[in-house]
Amino acid sequence: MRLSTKGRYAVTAMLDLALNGKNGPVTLAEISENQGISLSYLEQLFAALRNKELVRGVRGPGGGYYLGKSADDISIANIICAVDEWVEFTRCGGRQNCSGGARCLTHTLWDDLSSEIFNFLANISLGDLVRRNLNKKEDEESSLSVVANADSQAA
Amino acid sequence: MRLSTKGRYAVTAMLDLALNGKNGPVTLAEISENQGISLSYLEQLFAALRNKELVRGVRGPGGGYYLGKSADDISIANIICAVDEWVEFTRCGGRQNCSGGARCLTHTLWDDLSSEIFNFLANISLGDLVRRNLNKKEDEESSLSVVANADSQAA
DNA sequence: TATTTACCCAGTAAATCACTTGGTAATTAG
DNA sequence: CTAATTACCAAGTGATTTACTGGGTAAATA
Repeated sequence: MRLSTKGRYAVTAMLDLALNGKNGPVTLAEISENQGISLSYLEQLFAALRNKELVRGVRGPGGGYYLGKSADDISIANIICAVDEWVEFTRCGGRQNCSGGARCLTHTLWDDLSSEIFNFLANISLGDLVRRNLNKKEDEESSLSVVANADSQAA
Repeated sequence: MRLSTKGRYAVTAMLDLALNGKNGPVTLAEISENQGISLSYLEQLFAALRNKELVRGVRGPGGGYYLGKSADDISIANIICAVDEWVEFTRCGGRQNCSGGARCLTHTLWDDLSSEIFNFLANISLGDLVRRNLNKKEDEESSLSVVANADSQAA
């Protein structure tokens, strides 16, 4: 698993798309404006996302991008793997020169940990994040006029 | 959170240290040999780990590295943060130009997800991984002479 | 004293990041 | 039909990171 800033850009952009794409497609120009990501870099990211059919583009005026499938069917792991190209870390592949002996022990341990992290991210969907955001909004609305705690998030 | 190959090298090396350091220090040369990581690169990584007091070096013949504290007190997040330098992703910091409006929504969403991933890795210790490995060894010993399933992990 | 280790620093080819520039193709509005 | 708007595509680029080589010095042991 690889989780770099590139993957973060992709996740952030997809979140933007999920939140703003309820009624009609969202242009890359909008996402670029919203998230402060350069248009061409977004194009690169969305080319990868399109290849994995996580988004669907519509050309012409009024065009833009839709999610390729339901937000509940797109996991964070899906997004990151689309743009970040899963790299196999251990060169031994499990059964090469270092298999059997104590040599490869940490390799398999890392592989276990790695797939655990992957499963963790695979179990969080875009839909989850959107719903989480809606809940937060409800919380804020039900406890309005409480603006003083803007500083209490530094911890 | 940033999870690159560099962090993986560090985690793998620390795992090696935790497994082989039961009786006496482990030299970087051994870890280099075991894990196929160049000696000088290990030195760089261990300089960072030493700064965070995750390892303790002993010079001279018979020297090497000890864990800086109990394996149970070293989390995977500790290790990765030591070598990979936590980078704040959202430039807005939560209350800059894009605060309030819908603009920063995905930023805070990402921050939530990010800290969730961090907590996940913070709750896995080196000790956990070592014990996981011991359990696996016991399993293998209790079900010996079953070697045929070496291919069944391709999926 | 010689060896072994950690420790330190400068440099480097290759890759990656995030971006710019300059297009072409499809679709819609006028 | 024309012009505008969007996705789509490709080449290049400075800055940074990666993983490494090579050159040391400092401390500890045999």
